[in-house]
Amino acid sequence: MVKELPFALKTMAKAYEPQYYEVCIYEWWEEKGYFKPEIAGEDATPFVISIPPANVTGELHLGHVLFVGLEDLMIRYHRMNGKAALWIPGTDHAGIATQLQVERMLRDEGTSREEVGRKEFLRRTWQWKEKYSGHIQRQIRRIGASCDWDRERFTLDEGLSQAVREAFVRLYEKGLIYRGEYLINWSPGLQTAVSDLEVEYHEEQGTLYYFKYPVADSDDFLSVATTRPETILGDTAIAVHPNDERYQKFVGKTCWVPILNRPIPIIADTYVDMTFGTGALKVTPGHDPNDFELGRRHNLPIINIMNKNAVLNKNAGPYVDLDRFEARKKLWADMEKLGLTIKTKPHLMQVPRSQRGCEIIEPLVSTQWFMNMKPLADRALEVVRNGQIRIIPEHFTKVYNHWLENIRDWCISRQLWWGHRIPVWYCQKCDNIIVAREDPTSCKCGSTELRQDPDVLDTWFSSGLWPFSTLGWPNETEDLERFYPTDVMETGYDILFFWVARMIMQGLECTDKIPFHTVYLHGLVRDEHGKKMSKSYGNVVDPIDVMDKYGTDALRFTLLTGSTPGNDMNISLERVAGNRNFSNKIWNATRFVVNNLGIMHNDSIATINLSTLTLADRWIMSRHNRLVQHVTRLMDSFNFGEAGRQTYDFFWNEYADWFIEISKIRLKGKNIRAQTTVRRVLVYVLDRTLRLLHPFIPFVTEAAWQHIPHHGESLCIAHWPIAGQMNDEAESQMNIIIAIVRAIRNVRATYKVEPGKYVTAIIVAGEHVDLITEESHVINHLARLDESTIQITDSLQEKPRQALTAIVEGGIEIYLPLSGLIDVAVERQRLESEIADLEKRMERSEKQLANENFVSRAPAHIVENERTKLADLTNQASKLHGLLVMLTNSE
RNA sequence: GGGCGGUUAGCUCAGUUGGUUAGAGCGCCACGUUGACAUCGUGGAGGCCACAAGUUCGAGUCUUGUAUCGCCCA
Repeated sequence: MVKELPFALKTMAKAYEPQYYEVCIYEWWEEKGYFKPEIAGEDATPFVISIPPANVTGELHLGHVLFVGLEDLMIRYHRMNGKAALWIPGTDHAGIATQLQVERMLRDEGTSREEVGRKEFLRRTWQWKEKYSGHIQRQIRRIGASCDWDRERFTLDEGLSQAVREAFVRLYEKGLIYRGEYLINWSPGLQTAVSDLEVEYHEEQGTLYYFKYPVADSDDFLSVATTRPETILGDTAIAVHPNDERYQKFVGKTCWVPILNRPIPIIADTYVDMTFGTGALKVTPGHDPNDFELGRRHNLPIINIMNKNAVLNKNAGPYVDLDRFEARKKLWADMEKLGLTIKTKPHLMQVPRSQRGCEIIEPLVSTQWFMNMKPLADRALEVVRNGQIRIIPEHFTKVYNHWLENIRDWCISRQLWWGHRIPVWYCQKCDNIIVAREDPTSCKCGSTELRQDPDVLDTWFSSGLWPFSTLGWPNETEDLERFYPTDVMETGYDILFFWVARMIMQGLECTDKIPFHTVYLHGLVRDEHGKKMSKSYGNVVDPIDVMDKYGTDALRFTLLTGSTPGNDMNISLERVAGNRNFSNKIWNATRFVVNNLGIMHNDSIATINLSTLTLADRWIMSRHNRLVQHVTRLMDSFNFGEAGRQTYDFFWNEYADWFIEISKIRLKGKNIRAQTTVRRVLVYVLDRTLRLLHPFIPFVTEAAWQHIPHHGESLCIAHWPIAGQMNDEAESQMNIIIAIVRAIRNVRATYKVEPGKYVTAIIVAGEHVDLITEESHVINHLARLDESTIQITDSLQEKPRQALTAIVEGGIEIYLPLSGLIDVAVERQRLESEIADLEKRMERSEKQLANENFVSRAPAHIVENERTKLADLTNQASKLHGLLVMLTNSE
């Protein structure tokens, strides 16, 4: 069933009211199937974006509006260009975030995940997901996202889970995934490992503790400094720089670990910074990443002193069962009693904290699954280096390269329950490890006692497969065949490593193809003074409120035109209000056109009789064609903001301010042919400008477009305009008319001539006399001149006395004989300042033309322009001089 | 410590490959309710494009350095 247009076309309200149009238009589009790539036909070239999946139980924020806006813009643009535009929506299970929410719910119920057990916990989480997942999708629809909802995916649904398993097994079989005991980032609060990327380093005020490390078989001791005294209990060496003369004699000797009296060696390594602390470094391979590396080089034992809940274990001797921070205090106090402490001093240090929850991350030795990134990174570097993938803005290429060149293995296991369970089974009989696509039932040893690894994979592991898993991979589906590789990956620069780089690596690994050819990175949306939005600051702007108040289009336009790729943007509500006004301007300009159409109907829109076009018509068509050319180029080069701004300027400052005003002459006149022509031009330019604006502000443009004569059923599947002929002569002639009108308005305003009053004028037009005569009705109308008394002439022997005057480009003289109004002092000042301005410019121009290098080396047309300019300036200046002399004489 | 980005009007920002008098929105001043729009119109004021040096006939734009703010990585 074809659903009819969801609003009436009979009348247009005086102001555009988004709430009457947005929801119903969206539903109509969706029901009509415009968002499906099939609308373009079987042979159409695809244009594909996979959406950065939103957190399934998340809430819409301005960042979503920005990325949805940008992607929708690209999708709509390409759809209008006849491409099979496919935008695949979806959501992410967001392992930690979602699990935390459900755990909080359980806590509120007085229970916990441990208490209810894994199976029940997962049941509850799915329930939670079902309850909230529709929410963010509804909000994304609200933004106008033209994605194909029939193809919506979720990272934990069956197909994507299969993709995850396939990828894991393949990588494992290739030896790129391994299990091992390494130092990882442990989150004691979340009770899981996290990847390097999920740790943030904050500069914080800490303390540097100086203490004595007794040297065995002597009374000597080494002074050592540390920021974390409790880790002394896990020390397995003291390291000094081999060139450090203070310590050379100690290298090879043994020290006693305070309190525990465990012997450890003193070693030499160039890693040690001689200038930091005392120059002697305690080495704790079990609790510090750098020490871990150092320990490996020197084959030092690793002592783990901490349980996974950050409470010290039996290796900590007397401090067993103490929390890490309590242990620090008590150990230090005990050392003080033994005279082993020296001093403490305040120290600014880098504290590792969890990206989520902000607790201090504990480097801990643990058995986890890792992905060997180096081979994958090399390919990912290559496809960017050889231009197969382009990153916009370009400078992020360096950031990308640097990260991949220094990549470290990725800890992919998480001690969570919500996520893709690692497809690894351990035989309880023979220690065999089974990694399989299908759940195994027995081991090769015959045992059926298999236990699956309890952990799940990092959410980003599944996200990395997104561009192809959403299309059906690993199955060879039609969609995968037709729509992969995708075209553009648009996302925030903050997840360049988390996501983009990993998608490229996993894409190349799994499909042997680049997953997309362009990466477009946007910045962060901040508040109007550049502060990051946060709940604690109270400066969070809720996009739903903004859309309720100003309309979706206004918010979209603000975000799309206020940002440049890769740069953060500050959002201001005043700007949104301004763009709400723009929507209203579009609406009202359309209303004007519609209300002045007379009996014109759709059949007559295509034909414009070129011979009946006036200067204004030729001008606006030329300006419009130029706009189409610019905007198309800007869209193709991802300069969306500039494309939007130029269209805004054209619509408001040229079409509405000038062309519509000029059109009123013919619309109100009696000449039917002229009326028909101007109506057609009005509709033609409006139609095509609405098309240019549609990807930016889809709702108001659709609502307006439906009211004007048009072919086709919806603007969202209308064709993107192709630039027609440009007419330089019409543009330069019209510029003269505009300059004259402005000059007269300026004079009128300066002398406070009653705005509604029609005044007389003498225009001395020189070589432009024919043009001015021809267009006098336009000037009269716009500048309010009395057409029965004005004079237009090519020259004038006797200049009128007692007149207000102006000179415009081309040396056209304008006299407004308003004798009663003239204030000689004001007039003289006005003329003098204009002359001064002209002379300044003449001087600059003369200087440049006097420069032989300029004349000989600059391109000919630049030099020619400069000469013409100087001649015109000189002409204007001399005329103004004449006027000034006359003014003086008339006193 | 290494790298990247910003610095342009009172505020928030544009400025595509170097080329007329560097633009916009908001704000400000003056005037205006003429049949599309007061969510508006008309006119106006306001800038040593952070600083310094260089390349060039010509620099907001390219190079180097400095200052300052911010981000990323270690």
